[in-house]
Amino acid sequence: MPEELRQDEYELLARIAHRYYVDDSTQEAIAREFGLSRPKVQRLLDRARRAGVVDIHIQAPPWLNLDLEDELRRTFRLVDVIVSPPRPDPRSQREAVARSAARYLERRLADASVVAVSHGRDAGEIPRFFRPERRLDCAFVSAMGGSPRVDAPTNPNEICRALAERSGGRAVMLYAPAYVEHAEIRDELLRQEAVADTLRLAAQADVALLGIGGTDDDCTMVRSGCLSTDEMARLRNQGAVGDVLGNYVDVRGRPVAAPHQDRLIALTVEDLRRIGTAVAVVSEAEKPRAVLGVLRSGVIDVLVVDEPNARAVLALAREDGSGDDGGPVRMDPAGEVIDRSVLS
Amino acid sequence: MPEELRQDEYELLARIAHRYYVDDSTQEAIAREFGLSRPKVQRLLDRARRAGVVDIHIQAPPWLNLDLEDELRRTFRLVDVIVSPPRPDPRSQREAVARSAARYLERRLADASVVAVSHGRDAGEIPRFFRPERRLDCAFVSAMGGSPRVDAPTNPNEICRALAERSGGRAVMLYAPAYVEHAEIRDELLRQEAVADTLRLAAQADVALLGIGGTDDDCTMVRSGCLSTDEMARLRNQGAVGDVLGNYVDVRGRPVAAPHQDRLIALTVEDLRRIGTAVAVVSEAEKPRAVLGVLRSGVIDVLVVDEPNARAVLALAREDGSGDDGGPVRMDPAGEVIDRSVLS
DNA sequence: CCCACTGTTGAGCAATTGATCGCCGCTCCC
DNA sequence: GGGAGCGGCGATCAATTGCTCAACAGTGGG
Repeated sequence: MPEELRQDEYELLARIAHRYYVDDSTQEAIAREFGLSRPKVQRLLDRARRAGVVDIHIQAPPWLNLDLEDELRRTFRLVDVIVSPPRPDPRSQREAVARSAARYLERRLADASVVAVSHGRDAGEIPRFFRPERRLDCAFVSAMGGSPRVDAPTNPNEICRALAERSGGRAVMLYAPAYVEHAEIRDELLRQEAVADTLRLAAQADVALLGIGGTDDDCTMVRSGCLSTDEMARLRNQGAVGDVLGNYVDVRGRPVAAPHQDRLIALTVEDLRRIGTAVAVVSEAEKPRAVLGVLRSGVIDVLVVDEPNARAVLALAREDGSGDDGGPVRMDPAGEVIDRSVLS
Repeated sequence: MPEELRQDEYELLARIAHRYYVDDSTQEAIAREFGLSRPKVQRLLDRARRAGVVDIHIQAPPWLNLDLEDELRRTFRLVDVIVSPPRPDPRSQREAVARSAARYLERRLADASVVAVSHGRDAGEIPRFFRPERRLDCAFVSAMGGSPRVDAPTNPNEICRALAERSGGRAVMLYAPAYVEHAEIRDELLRQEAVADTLRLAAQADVALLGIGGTDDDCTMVRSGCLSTDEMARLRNQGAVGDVLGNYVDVRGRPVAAPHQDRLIALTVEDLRRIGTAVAVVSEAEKPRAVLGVLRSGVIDVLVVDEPNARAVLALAREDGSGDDGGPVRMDPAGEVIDRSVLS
């Protein structure tokens, strides 16, 4: 309780709060009854809430982590966070997260939505659980090229196809590899109309469905052959902790220049920032630092994550300075540059 | 809980309620976020409250009886009820009630208020505790004549004087006895300008401060000599249980014709009904039936009462039929005749 | 197969609420 | 004593909320 109350104050607050919250009187009526002005009643009600005289408790299902979600949302200035309950093994954990993400998409998508889709094992699980109540006239667009060296259902094109199939929407494929040998080849590819059209559409998406990659030698970027283990080690030395669509960041959220950047065929960070709702889906247990870095980079709007990771990320964030204050300047959700020094 | 919820419904309600009550999102924002229309969010929030997902608890001081007040207010359709905590002995009980009533008056009275004041031991205690924060330019007007046979501080004139003294207001006395020998004398008195003026002003009061009398042989009406013990016994036989300003009612709230009615110098029930806020102050332990009858008669708007009486009145009311359904027709607080059959 | 009926939906509007602002009275320091 | 600063006050207005209503979908009965 932020302030102490005298006995008669306490009594008045309780009386007014009771009238308002239990009896559903209007502030106006209470004001008349108690001989106060309406704004004064408002202030008293405010005070009653702040002083804990009014105690609003949400009887939440025990498997929900609303407070954890709240803390993440506030710490990283996210629009939405969904924390799914813990599971004993990684496989069912991934499924639980994917189910939550699917539910979120079902709620979030409307006709004419355009969804940019990245690769990743977590994202790859989502279609299995995606079951909109009605047909959705959406477009699912690959935001990245494919790789034959990882499981097919992990490739953006496949994820798009599956999501489109289940919702009655349309899949827009990116017929290009995730990476090529030389920058020249990439530039050539980007000039191809089929490739350019798809990436242009992806860049205009309302929603982006993203995985967060780690920096271990088993991560998707390495397994897909995009980066060698040597290159990955070098990235780690440079401080990289994780990536979104191949864009690596350090633990403070600052971009880390990567050797493969100009060989990659995917949306850029700038493209992502312009997308209204960037949804990151994460379930793997070794990733809290990756998640922390990416969240701090400010590209993510919505996070779907398992409970252990959620707790780990917050613990890390508390350890080394609050939430997202990585750089001196970042983008706010609306996309303007804001000076951190003026923020709360 | 009036209805059962499926698991996912429960989850949605909890999520939305949390967003609304804990995060202070607007319904609009929640609707956008969850892909619902705003009215739908409103209905879901409603449901969350009704289903007990949202639990608003007022941390009331333990000495307040807000729920008891509520029940009285609802049962007897009162505008306001103040229940003061129980005391071991009648004397301090009366003081506690008087203190509550004084607090109420302090809140309720404004400059230019006109207060009609009745007699009674309970009302007589009020001035001692009446201490408005600032000078009040009110008029306190006797609503009844006086009697030398009861303690001076129990007479309306004295109560008025004391209240006026303590608030800086003005006392308007009724220079007449509470009762006379014959109706003719009363009528003659009522024609006297001094008497008529005072009663006319009292009839125009905003607030009436009333005691509730019982029907035992020790009640104020008998002690003041207005009624003989024989007459009182006859009244009891007729079913009378209590009075306000000498107007007796039975336990169902119906008026009981009394022998002294036309010898009495006081406001009539009709006058009382026209007064916006009729406040009854009761503390004596033997009076629950009197209070019940008077409340059911519908003249009272505000009740100030001790906790034991409050409980006793409610218990009695529950025993012999609900609250105030005494007669087929009664006045509502606004003063119009309303058909009880159309009420809730 | 059609139609009445019931329950649900969101548009639109009126009431309620939250927030800003200038004002007033108080205190405290000069 | 006088003035600056502060906190609380209520008028006022914009935002939010509650509510009504017409339209609609689903359902069961004719």
